[in-house]
Amino acid sequence: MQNKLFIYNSMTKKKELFIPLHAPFVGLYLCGPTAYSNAHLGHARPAVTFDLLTRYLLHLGYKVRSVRNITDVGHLEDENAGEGEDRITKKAHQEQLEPMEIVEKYMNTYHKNLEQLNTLPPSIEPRASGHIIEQQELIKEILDKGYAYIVNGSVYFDVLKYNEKYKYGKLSGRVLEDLQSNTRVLDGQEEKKNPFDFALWKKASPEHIMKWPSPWSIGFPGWHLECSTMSTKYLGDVFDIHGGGMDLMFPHHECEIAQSTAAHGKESVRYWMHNNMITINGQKMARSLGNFITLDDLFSGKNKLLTQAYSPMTIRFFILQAHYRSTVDFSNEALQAAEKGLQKLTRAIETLNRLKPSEVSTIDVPKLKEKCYAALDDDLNSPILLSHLFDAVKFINSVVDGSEKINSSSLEALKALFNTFILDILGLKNEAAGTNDEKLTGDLMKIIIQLRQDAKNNKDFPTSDKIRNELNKIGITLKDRKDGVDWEK
RNA sequence: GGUCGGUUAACCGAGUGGCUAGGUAGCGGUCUGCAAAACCGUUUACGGCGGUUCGAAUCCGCCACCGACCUCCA
Repeated sequence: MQNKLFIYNSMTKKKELFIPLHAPFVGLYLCGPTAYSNAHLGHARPAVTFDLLTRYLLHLGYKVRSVRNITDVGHLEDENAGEGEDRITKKAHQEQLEPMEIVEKYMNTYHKNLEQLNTLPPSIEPRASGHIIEQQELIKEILDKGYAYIVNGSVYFDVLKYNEKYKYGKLSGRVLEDLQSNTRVLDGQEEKKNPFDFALWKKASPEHIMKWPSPWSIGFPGWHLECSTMSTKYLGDVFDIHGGGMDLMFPHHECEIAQSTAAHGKESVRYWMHNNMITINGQKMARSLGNFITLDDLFSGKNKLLTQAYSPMTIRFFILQAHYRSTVDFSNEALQAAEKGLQKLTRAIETLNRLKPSEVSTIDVPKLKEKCYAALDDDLNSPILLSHLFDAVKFINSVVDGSEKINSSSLEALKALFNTFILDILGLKNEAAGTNDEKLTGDLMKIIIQLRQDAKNNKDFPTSDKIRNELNKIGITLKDRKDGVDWEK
């Protein structure tokens, strides 16, 4: 398998040639959501980013096993040990539901939204609550190796001890001494040897709902443990790619590294990939900041921040228009521009399928193809890929206008290229296509268009205009092209 | 305060030591009975100040502003 895919490794801060450990297999682990409220635009970013990665790897011929967790154990609201009510439990109280009902409810909408965004489902989607035993096994291993200690039924990771042999903070560029002086002092930390130590197992207070028996206490696993456990369980002690949002680098991924390294004596992840944030008014969109727009709202337009609804593919295109390591700022203007741009692209696909070949060709499809691959190989540069595709759009439209020509072999090659890059890899599907009524509508439209043509031929413009205007009223636009009349809803 | 990143035209957003990114919007034109679409042409750029260089928006330094992380977060 010849591959020139370079990906930016957050660990080394360099673009590196991607070489899987056991080609043609690729192991990919992604940090999924905590299921306690509706998915928002921010969640769409990693979903689309790593869907692009998965699709491209599949296209290159790799067999990808992707694992994305669902956090359903509930993390503490804060470190205030006494009254720690986790987010899922809190929501469960608010909505008067069982914690697992909350998880189920929001997991379902998450899945629905991601399907709308045309992302491929992960190969395995493990839940933290289903891996309590494995998490406890990992804690035991870490305890055996001497990198954790037990206090009052809770188990904490000994960061200082770990740092003696391995380096803590590698990924996020943090130095332990700085952490020592800068870690915020919180209540309920007196159990820990050091404030930067983190919990592997937490003893539950009596009112805590989500808890499990363990050798140390009735309690629940620590925040970072599930990813260490489930990634290595399904992908092996060492696996290829770990992805997630940049905001997870510290402490989540840092702690994951510490846990896995402490237990296995080596690092588990070969390539770390982090997507940047979606901002709104220049600030990160986050549940905790309350400045988020849910995906359901975006798709329906029902949100005071929105001037209109945006289709899932518009959102997908919007995300793909920026490189995944840049922040992307939300605005209605930007989304409207994305909508128009996507429309231009989809129209060109339809035009392409209608194109009549000539003897000569003024396009170099192999060269275009090469450029498209080069863009993706350069750390998944989707905006550059799109710019190349838009060059092709311009060419396609010019063929219709007669200023460019394409022969049949180039035409087939171009169709294949569009199919590969737009549908298969970028995952931009035609949202209008596919319903059963489509054909009937198409046939009816042909008749109507012919009637209008007859009127025009008779110079009966009032009638032809009437047809066009009435169609306009029900949302159908007619477009008189050189090669015939086209219409769209 | 510490660590890291950003500042590109009306908006979004790439890239780069010398070569028009792209999308959206605007303007002018072609086509059309008219319109829409399409096509062609075109207007606003690289935060500020220095330095390196034949040449810098791109490399270096300083400054300003913005953001992320340091607490759960995609």
